[in-house]
Amino acid sequence: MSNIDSAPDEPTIRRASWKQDPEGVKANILAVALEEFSRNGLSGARMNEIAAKTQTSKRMIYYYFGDKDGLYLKVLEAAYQEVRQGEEKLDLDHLPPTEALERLVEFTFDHHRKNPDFIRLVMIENIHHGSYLAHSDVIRKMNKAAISQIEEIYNKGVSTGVFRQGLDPRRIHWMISAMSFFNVSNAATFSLLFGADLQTDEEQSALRAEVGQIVTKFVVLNG
Amino acid sequence: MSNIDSAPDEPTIRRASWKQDPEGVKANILAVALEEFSRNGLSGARMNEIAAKTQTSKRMIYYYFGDKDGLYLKVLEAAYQEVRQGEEKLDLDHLPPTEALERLVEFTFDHHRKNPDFIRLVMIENIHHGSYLAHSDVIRKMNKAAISQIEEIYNKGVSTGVFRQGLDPRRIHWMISAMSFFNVSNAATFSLLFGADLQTDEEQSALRAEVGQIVTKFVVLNG
DNA sequence: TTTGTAATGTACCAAACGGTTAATTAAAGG
DNA sequence: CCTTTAATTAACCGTTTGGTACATTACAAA
Repeated sequence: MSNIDSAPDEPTIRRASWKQDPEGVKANILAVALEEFSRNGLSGARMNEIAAKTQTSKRMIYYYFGDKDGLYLKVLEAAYQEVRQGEEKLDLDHLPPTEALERLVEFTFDHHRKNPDFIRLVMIENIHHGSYLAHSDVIRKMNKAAISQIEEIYNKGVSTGVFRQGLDPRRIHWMISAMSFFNVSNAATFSLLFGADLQTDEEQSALRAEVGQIVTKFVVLNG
Repeated sequence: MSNIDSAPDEPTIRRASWKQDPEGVKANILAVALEEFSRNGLSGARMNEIAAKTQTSKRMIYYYFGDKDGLYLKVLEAAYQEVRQGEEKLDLDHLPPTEALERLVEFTFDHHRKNPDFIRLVMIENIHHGSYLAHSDVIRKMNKAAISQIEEIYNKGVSTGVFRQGLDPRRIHWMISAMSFFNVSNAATFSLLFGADLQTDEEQSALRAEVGQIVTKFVVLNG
């Protein structure tokens, strides 16, 4: 009854054959979804569009991720995981505290710049009051370790006598994050309002150095 | 034909009478729309929902603002206008540069906290790559003056010999904005990951003072 | 080979959504 | 008082959108 638009002499459309590859399909969906959510926001992203850009079908998205929210949550988790993994590569234990701090700042600054999709996801998540992050034990556990990095550097610096006492490592992390994050998250509006030249490579290098100075001057004694 | 659900003895529904109040209606729509866009994002906000929370009807929104994008743009412009007006109240000319700078930082920090809806709009705008802000001459003109404020303070400080030479006022503005903005924009995720106590009044006061210190130490000679 | 189950493709749907049509009323100008 | 226009109401519409039903295929275990 519903087969009115196909030629009658073509009895059944030949189905394309396929291989089973659950992990590949899932990874492919996540990669596409990350880009779409990052570009358009949670409500702005379209399941049809995501499916179209995938090598599989919409049915598969719902098969593996349940619904749109489920997909978004998994995208968020995967993004956090990848970014935090990138951070772990940094080894600063062998450096003197002042240098370690400066390196950490510069790395963080660059790392944020290199992961705009992640930054945008975090922005989106904040617009939603972090309600998805709140339901993800995975992510919360990952970040507990993020503070320890700067904590070690700071404690070392204090005991060596080169850092000021009485600072909260979380606040130092906050400072570094604030400037590194803002630099990416608000690039569009800030450039529009105060000049696009702030995004050139030279200006960004200068900015990075300046952020290093700011943090150093704040933490180091007689900085 | 379609009048099957209403009682037959009630011939015509009595139209509610109304007064004409174009400005009031427009203002009412803008206020509701600001909240809805701010809470749900551009795609996330629903025209029906906005209309429902208004004292008028959906038709009026389209009558005055054309379409959803038009409404969003006007909301954005109105929000910028109100926030920038609040900033103009600040008069720092009579203060010595160091004190003026510290006051500016503290004001900016507080001002951002007091306008979370505006902050969220700017976040949303950045997710859309500032494409609406780019089309608004009104907003761009408003912000040209924002830099002059810190420029005056800085120049005064340099000529008095208390500030370092060779700094870019835009970058100082950038620093202050970054920390003040991040403090509000990323409050949700940052609190979730590193402790909700950062949002208490005491911690926020301490943070504000610390931001003041950071900026001061950076700008002031021998800071 | 058979059979059960996980994985995939196709076609489809009900609801939500942005937007519109058309009639009606308030108020200002002559 | 009459006419005109701006403001407002109520009902409606076509499309988009998230989500499904159902048939089909790959693959592994028995």
